[in-house]
Amino acid sequence: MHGPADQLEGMKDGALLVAGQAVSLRSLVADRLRLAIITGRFRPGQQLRERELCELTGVSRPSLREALRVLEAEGLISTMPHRGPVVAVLTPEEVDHLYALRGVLESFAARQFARLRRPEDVAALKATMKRLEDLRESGTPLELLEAGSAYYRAVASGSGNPYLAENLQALHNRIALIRFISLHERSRNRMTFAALRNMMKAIIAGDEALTERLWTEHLAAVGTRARGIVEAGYRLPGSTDASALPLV
Amino acid sequence: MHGPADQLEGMKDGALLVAGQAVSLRSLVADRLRLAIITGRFRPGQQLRERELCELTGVSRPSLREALRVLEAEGLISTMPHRGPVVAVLTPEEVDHLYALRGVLESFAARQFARLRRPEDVAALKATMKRLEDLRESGTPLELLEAGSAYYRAVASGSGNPYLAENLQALHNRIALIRFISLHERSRNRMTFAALRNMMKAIIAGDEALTERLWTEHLAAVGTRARGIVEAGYRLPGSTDASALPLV
DNA sequence: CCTGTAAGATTGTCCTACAAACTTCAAATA
DNA sequence: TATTTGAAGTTTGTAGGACAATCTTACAGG
Repeated sequence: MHGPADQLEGMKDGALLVAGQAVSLRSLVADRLRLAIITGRFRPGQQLRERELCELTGVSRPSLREALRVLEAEGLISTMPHRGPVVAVLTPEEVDHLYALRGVLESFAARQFARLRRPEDVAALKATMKRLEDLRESGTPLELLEAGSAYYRAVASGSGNPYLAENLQALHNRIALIRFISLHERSRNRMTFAALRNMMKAIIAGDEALTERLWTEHLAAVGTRARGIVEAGYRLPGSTDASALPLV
Repeated sequence: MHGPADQLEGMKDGALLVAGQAVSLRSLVADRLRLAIITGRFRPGQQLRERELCELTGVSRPSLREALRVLEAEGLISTMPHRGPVVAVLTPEEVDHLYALRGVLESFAARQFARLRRPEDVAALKATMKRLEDLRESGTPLELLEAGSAYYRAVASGSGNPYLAENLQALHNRIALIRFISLHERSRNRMTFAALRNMMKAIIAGDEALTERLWTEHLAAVGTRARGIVEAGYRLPGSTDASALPLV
């Protein structure tokens, strides 16, 4: 598939950079820990001991601590002096604020997308929607989470504003676990699917006003759900057991 | 001013916390370096060598590196593997994107402020405006920068959304140097003063639509100016010398 | 003048160490 | 018995040294 000809093909403009960034160990560690938090492997409120994290990740304490500072800056963990890192816990009010912020940023991104409508972005968005449709019946919550994130990433990317996309990515990381829990309620997912499809259509149609309206409605809906999940202590709606969350 | 009686006064509810967070060294270092970047003591594009920073700050390399990771997450420095930290350089396009993002966030904050109008927030905003008026004639650019930042902080705070305020603070840090340079053009400051006053009045009047309009206009103006400054290589408009920026 | 190599410098990572602060648990006291 | 005290152990915050990998610079050679 990727012969020398293809490689030459990719050499049009000055794109000769050799992979650019050989990843540093600390960034790998940050990625791993971030994923563990996002997917609920580390629960909100859980104490994280540096020693254990070193053993889990196989890196030294200095490298680990640098990774922790990154996660701290991203708001995924909070650190009290001499008490170590704790996985961030959101109050219902904080969820409201995060979703209000998400609403502003994401609806703006969608509007910009509807204005620009660059073909490659449109195609990418359609691809994420197709992936969602494919998972509709038999997708696991984790697969749905990832597919949904890809959809929102495509929207953010379509805005053409990298800082906006970056900001939204960080915001989504902070609420990923809530979304993950929410996705276990399969009955409600159908409504969300319809909303995502309509929002995509509005973008592709270039209808900024409709995009704005649909997005605001959608976020109001998922925001309410999110608050409920946090109010219930990050538990699945039906479950009474505090530790019933399937760890990934 | 602060006798034992005052101290007892502060002991009403459970407020006996002893300063809450004894600041860690790394956060102090991060604060110092952040200030150095914001005020142009470290210029955009400048290479920062860890050894030098250790000597400048008087801390060990691990602590310094943890601080660097924070600044990296904030976008104030960028790090290429084995090449060390570099003070972030913005291209004109990046400035456009940052100001677009600022426009969305800040006008939303101002609108929320106009909706809530909590008395203490209104008072705080008025105070920052008064400070600006006082500095109008004889304030140094650095004083004006700080006073202006306080104004914008007051607006962000008045939104009632801490995450929004946090986000805006980080964004302002990334453009602080540009604003600082811009403030050396005293002739244009008068226009900005009038705009800030009108925006404040719109907020206090609770006029969300007017607030939105004024804010968008203001940001379009300062955004254009910001782009020009970056296009000129972070130089003062009149100056031909690349290093003419007064370091703080 | 260009090329290739070697020396020096800087970063990335790890290890060890130790003081400061927190947590736990048992002993002492009311 | 319940509460307080205190001492041990644990964990974090910070420092210093060490070494490999990589980058930069200077120099020798064509």
